[in-house]
Amino acid sequence: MSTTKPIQPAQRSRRQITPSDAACCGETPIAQPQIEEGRLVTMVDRLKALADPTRLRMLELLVAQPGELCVCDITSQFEQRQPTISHHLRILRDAGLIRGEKRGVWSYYQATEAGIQSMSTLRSFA
Amino acid sequence: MSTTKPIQPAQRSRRQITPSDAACCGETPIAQPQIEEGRLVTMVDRLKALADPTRLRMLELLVAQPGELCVCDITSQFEQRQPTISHHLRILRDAGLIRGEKRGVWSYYQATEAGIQSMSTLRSFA
DNA sequence: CCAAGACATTGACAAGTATCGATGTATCGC
DNA sequence: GCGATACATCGATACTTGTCAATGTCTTGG
Repeated sequence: MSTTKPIQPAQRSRRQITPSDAACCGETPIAQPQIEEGRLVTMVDRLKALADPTRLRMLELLVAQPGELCVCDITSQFEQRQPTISHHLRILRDAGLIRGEKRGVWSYYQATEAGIQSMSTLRSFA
Repeated sequence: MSTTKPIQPAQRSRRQITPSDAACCGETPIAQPQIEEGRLVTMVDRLKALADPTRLRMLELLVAQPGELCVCDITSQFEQRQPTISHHLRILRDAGLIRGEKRGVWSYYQATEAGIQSMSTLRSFA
């Protein structure tokens, strides 16, 4: 998925610019973005994972724990049903923000380093 | 929109826990999340605004400029049509990440302080 | 005043996603 | 082995969102 045109050369405006006008439509050089496509996609994936109130709370909850939390304890903190919680946990895990492990009957989740860092970064967001 | 249950009191497990088992299902106290609901919603809105490759590029582009950029120059950097670009600009503006002003025939956009800060914050995201 | 250009808004549509009930799978106590 | 429990997966559904063509609004040059 490419978000930007391959390259945008001169492409001068086909319209005459009045001197009094501010520069526009190809009249000024445009500083190009720098983030590589792959890295940007990763950022978007991580942002998508966090751009949901339930998941953001979920990550905050896990970051707040000294240790891990099992799914039933996580589920008890939200209003959604268990399959929905499981779904959200999967998305957070796929984004690398949390880590999960099954031991016996229970599954335990905890925030990863990336998850902790993201959460702390996000506190200056709003 | 409330993401968490009002309060989650004891709600002990109805199942007997084997001593050898790790604590689970209400056996351990759960550290509660701290971010207020309103602030969390704002964070989610801002995250949603950035959780799209086109918009993330768009913000990066505007942050990279020394000054402002008119819509036709912005449009020329992307593959989407003008109404789509306009749509994305609106979302970024509503999130407080960019600011726009119409002067004469053209509209000029630039990143806000919040936009610049968000972008710099996000560089450590992936 | 009129035609053209820049941009925003609207309406429609396809694709993505949050949610749930139902079901599957593995583990454990008896 | 059997039933119960914890959790994941599946299938369906309602809602959200990215995109475009068509249209509207405002400004400007002639």
